[in-house]
Amino acid sequence: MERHTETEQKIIASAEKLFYQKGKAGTSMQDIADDAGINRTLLNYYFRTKDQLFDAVFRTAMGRFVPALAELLHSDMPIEEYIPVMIDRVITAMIEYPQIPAFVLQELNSNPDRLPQVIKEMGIDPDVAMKKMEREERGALKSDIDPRQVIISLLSMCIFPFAARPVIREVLYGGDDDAFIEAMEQRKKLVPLMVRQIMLMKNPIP
Amino acid sequence: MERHTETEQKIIASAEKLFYQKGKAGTSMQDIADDAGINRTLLNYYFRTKDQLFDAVFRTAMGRFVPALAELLHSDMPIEEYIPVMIDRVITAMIEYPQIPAFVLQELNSNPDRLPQVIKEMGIDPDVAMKKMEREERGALKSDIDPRQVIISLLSMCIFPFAARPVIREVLYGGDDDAFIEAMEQRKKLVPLMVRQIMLMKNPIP
DNA sequence: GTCTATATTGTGATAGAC
DNA sequence: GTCTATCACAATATAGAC
Repeated sequence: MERHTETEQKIIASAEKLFYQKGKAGTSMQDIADDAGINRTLLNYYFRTKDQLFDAVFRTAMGRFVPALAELLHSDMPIEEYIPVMIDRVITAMIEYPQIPAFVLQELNSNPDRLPQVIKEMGIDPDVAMKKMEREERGALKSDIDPRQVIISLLSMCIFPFAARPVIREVLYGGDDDAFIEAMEQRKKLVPLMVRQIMLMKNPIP
Repeated sequence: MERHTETEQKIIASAEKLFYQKGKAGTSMQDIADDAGINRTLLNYYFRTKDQLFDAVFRTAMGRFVPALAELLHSDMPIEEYIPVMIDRVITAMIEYPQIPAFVLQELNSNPDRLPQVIKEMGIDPDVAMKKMEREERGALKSDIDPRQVIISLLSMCIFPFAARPVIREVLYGGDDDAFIEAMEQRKKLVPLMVRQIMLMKNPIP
C-alpha cells in the first residue's frame, strides 16, 4: 500500500523523535533535517510545510495507542471482561512509546481545536459512549459507583505513570529505569486487580 | 517581603497564562507583552531574558501544587492517615490550576535537566523517600502490595484526569465542563475510598 | 521606568540549477 | 530527488533618548 522512500522514512523517524521530545514549536525544520542527516529543503519537498509534517507525526502518535482505548468504549461485551486485556494492551503500548502521553496531552491542551479530529480518529461517538456508560451502570458492573469514575481511574493508573515517568523513576525508584519498567510490567497484572477492588465498592457516595 | 510593581505583576500573570497554554517555545515575548498590554522591551527590563522569565513562571507553577505532594513522602505519620487530606488538597489545587499538570510534565519531558531542581524544590530527598517506602511495607499498610504501586495509583487518580481534561470532558461528560468539575469534586471523597480498597488487597503478586 | 530604533540571528518556505 | 541561493519575516536582545 504505502509507498515510502528511505528519505521519507528517515524524516518521519526524526520528526517523531524530536516532536515527542521538544514539541511542535520547540522543534525547527533544521533540527529535524540535522537529526535525519539530510538537507533541510527536502522536508519541504516531501511534506510541503511544517504543519503538514507535524500532522503526519501526530496522526502516527495517536495510531500507536488510541485503538486500545477506543475498543474499551465500543464493545458490546460487558466491560468487566475487557478490562484485563485492555490494560495489558495500553501499558504495553506505553512501554514501547513512553513519550506519547505527555506529547498528546500537551498538544490537546495548547490546541483544543484538534480534539474533534482525535475523537473522530478514535472512532468514538461520544453519545454512544455515554449511553453505554449509563447502561453499564445497572449491568455487569454490579456496583453503585458511577462507571465513568471507574474508567477515569483505570486510564489514570495506566497512562499517568508514563507521563510522569522522570519524576516517578527518580523519587520512587532511585533513578533506576530498569526498576521502573519492571514495576510497570507488574502493573499489567496489578491494575486489573485494583480496578476489580474499586468496582466492588458499595454505596461509595450516597 | 516581595516588592513587585504593578507592571511586573501583569507580566507574570500573562506569562503564566500563555506558557501554561502554549508552552515555552510556543509563546513569544511579544505575545506576553500584548496580553499584558505593555511594551515588549519591558519584559527584558524586568527579567533580562526569556529564559529567566520562564524560570520564574515554572517556579511559580511548582509552588502551586508541589507542597501537597511533598508532604505525602515526608511525614513520619502512618501514610494511611494522610491520604484523605492529601487527596483533597491535590484535587483542590488541580481544580484551581487545571493546566499545570500537563505543562510541568511536558517541560520535564523535554528538559530533563530540570528534574533535580524540581526535586530539590519539592524538598524531597529521594533516598529518604525510598527508605520510608520500605518501612511502610511492613508497617501501617497491612498489605502485601508494594507501597510504591499504591502511591503511583493514588497520584495517577488525582492528577491524570486534569492532564487529560479536554478528552475526558468531551467523551465521558458530553462536553459539559460543570459536569466534569462536579465529578472531580466527587473524587475528593471517592479516591480515598478507592485507595483504601486497593490497600486491602492480599497477595496481589505472588 | 518606559519608549523608539536597531542589531543580529533563526526560521519557514520557494526558485531554479543539476 | 537533491542541492545552493535567496527571500521575507519573526524572534530575542540591547543601546540610547526621554
